[in-house]
Amino acid sequence: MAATSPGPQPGTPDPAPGPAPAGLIWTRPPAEKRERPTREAIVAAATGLADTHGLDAVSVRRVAAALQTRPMDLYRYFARKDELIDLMVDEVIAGALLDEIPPDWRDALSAIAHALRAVCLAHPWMVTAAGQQALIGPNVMRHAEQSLQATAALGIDWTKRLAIWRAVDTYTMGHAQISPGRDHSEGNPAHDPGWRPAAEAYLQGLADSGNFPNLAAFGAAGLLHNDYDELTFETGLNWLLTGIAADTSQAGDAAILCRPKFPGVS
Amino acid sequence: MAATSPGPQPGTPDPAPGPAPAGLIWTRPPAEKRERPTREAIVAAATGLADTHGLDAVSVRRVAAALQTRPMDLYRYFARKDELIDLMVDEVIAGALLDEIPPDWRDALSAIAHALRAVCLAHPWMVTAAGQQALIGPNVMRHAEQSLQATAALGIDWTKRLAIWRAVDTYTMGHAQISPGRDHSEGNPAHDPGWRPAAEAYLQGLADSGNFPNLAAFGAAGLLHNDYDELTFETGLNWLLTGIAADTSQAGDAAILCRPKFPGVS
DNA sequence: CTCTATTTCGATACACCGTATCACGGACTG
DNA sequence: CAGTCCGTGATACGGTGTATCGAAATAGAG
Repeated sequence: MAATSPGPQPGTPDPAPGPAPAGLIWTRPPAEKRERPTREAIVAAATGLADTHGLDAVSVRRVAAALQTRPMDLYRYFARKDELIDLMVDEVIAGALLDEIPPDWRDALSAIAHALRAVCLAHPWMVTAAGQQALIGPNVMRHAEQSLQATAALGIDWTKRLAIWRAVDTYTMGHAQISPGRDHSEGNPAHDPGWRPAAEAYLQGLADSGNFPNLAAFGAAGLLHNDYDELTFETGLNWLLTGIAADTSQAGDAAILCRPKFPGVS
Repeated sequence: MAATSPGPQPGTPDPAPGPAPAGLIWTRPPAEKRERPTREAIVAAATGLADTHGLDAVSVRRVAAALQTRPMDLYRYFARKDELIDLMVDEVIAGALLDEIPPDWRDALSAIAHALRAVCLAHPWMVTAAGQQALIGPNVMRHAEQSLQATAALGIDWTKRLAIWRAVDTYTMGHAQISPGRDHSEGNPAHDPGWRPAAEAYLQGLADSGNFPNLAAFGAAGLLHNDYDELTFETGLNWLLTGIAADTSQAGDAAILCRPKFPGVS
């Protein structure tokens, strides 16, 4: 994905400012001491690049160009590019933090999940980037803290509270990332616009083959419409929360719904 | 991630066989018509590379070298590298197909989820790769078909059956990918072995700061132990299935557990 | 203040990436 | 048999992350 991927100024070879700053020496301010970019500015520039042109467009050279600096200057703020990505993820996940946590655990988890989903949809590169390194940045941990806080009053053991946090988070992020109808062009300029019709025809062909009766009955091509995305997310989240409720409420009224089949589940 | 990332033979510059096949002409078989690699062989070689050295190690040049071919030869089988990745994902997901689907829907979904999880753990690059393009390969569709088949006898509407498939799939893949304790070194040779202690100390520092009471109470550093992974996966999956059960069984006995709050959920 | 030691800085270099391009050679067609 | 097409092999191009290295600047010691 290195070469063909976007690239703001495709023609210029290595757009580093270089030793010729343009303009006569006389008209230029004397020292012009280049002020260093802040870490926030770097992360913001990289995030903007990723949002508009996709994660592949985030290259050290391009971020530097966006900040009018030279590539190697950025390495004062991180040792490897991966660390930049880590900073981006942590920064962006701050947008999923709640100002205050609803008292009811179910309201709280739902609000957290929706906030996280909004971030994932606004920054489609986020989940991909998050899967590449361990998610332990401060904002990520604040987010985890809020998820744990949501179940603090429930009087259940740590394993369950941990599992609740993990379940809501991973379901939400997984759902945002893995979606048949999702637009994968995301800033990729070379994305074939005729892809969708071709994919629909292909799926229709599968359906017509007779080997996919359920898919065919539903209408295979319909998978590509992302109208279902919001609906299935809400539905699935509600199932998850309902299952949690059944497990955390006093046994008895919900006993028939609990069918432990695997070790470690009460 | 281009340069420093692994690379089997780091020293050799562009290891393409080149026009000098080694050995005297007299001792070489005359034409030596190079037989073309099959598509399966290419996908297998690329998958092997990804499994052992990470997804970044899958480069056209390296796959070609593994097959004793030249890079451009591979473009007879795909137009862009992305398509190779698509083939890899579809191939690998075939390993999550069930030989036969258990009659009970819950058993079936559980078996599907576990099979999918096994694949995700065996090929850690899979979820990342899957999130990059639309998942509509034939084996992916077979997998979807099985998930839909699992709920065929339930007598529920299409929206719910679709949502069930999506929920189980996305939860499973999300959980496999997003995991604090997961080893992210995955073939990355330059991975700092001292990372884990450093991360533990860092998390301990956060806990000691007093801003993370829940994390601190649990023992923040414990997050990095992946002992919880298997347990939280099972627990969460069971919650999800329990929630589905509550929604698909006749209302009445489970009514108190259902608290519809969002549109589209019965 | 001067001289040295050490850090900082600017720039280039290196190995590798995906893939466009293009000359050539052989096969097929009129 | 001439001409045209097309598969093929090799190179070229613009890009990537980051190591390296000479020069400049800064700090510290006498």
